Amino acid sequence: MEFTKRQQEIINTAIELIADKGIQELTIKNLSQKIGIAESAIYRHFKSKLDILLGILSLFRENKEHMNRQLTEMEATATDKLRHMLLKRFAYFAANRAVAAVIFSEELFRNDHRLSEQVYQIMQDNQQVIIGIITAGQQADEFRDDVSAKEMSFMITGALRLIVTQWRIAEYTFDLEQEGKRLWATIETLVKK
Amino acid sequence: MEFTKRQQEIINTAIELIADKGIQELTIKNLSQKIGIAESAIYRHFKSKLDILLGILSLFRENKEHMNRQLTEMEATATDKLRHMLLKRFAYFAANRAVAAVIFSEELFRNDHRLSEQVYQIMQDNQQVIIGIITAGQQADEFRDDVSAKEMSFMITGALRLIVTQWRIAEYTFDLEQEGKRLWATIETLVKK
DNA sequence: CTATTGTTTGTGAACGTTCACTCACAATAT
DNA sequence: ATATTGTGAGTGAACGTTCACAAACAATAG
Repeated sequence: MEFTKRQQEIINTAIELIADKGIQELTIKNLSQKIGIAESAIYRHFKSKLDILLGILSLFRENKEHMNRQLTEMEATATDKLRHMLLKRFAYFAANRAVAAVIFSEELFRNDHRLSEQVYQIMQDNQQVIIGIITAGQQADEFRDDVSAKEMSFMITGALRLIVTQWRIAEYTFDLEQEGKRLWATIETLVKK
Repeated sequence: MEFTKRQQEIINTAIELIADKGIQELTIKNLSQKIGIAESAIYRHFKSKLDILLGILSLFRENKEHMNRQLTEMEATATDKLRHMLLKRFAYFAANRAVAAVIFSEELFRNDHRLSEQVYQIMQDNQQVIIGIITAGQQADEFRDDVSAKEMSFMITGALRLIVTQWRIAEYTFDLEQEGKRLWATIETLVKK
């Protein structure tokens, strides 16, 4: 296990704090209070606040790699893979609001080069997976091939991010998964041959 | 004039500071040093730091309303309007990196209800304009009408935002306007009848 | 033209508060 | 008995903001 129980608790609490009120709410004081230990106890588990942020990103990364592995191992048409990926991610964010509030906030991780580098890598990895699916779909004659796979991936990922962001700003007042289905319907119509 | 010379200088310097190193670089001390006046002098022009942030948003809003007014008054096909809007915005961000770094960072404005309300309004206004153009294009038989205008607007705006964000994270190492043209080519191919 | 008054814009020192982090020490678990 | 985990008090630095005060300039009065 990469993180101890306590470390996981700290990371999850940190995500919740950020999700609730933004990055400036993530202080060692708030963190320790929410967990119910003293401030100094935090430093038994992480040597600095930066390491907690790195922990958050490492959790995101693990999660995303798991999703992607599942996806690439899947035996399915490109259309099914793309739909599966999209709807799965909407479902995940719907069930994990705190993560949804943090994961697209690049601003949170600009303090440090290590942080922004991680964010960039996660984004790039993700784009590659989607481009791969679209290209495969084009070669299998499922998707139209008169459009750039890269630009399509910008549109799909961009729409996903924008919808989740608006959902958060609107304080979760619409059904995210349903909106995800609507988005998929449009994508499918646009992209299929 | 809504803002005095000095106020505009403060707002622009604030945008530059945020663009450079993120929100935590925007302190009254850094701001005053960069301008070359004492910290306390800032308070001759804004009664609080929050008002400076509100000033930034008000500048964004003004700018966007100007663009939108220009667009709605334009005599052109929906296709031309959509292309014009998209390329214009890419050009604007290419020429105003500091603004590009700030404008999509909703996280910056989560401190205060007035701030996040403003951000939400700007996003909504923008979406309405794009939905309007697409709907008009569908009615004019320029665009395919078997897709939702709203979902299309998510994809277009989402792609724009994602590309600009990646451009910033990649430290401006690719040609943003060229990428904008590539995006437009894909959008046009997908959406035209 | 000069003296008086007011306004704007600036300054440096200080304010109370919060921040991340440290340390000597105590409790707990193995 | 030793290692792990927790504590409370304390650190210096940074934060936004306020304050008394001064220089510069304009407006007005004699």
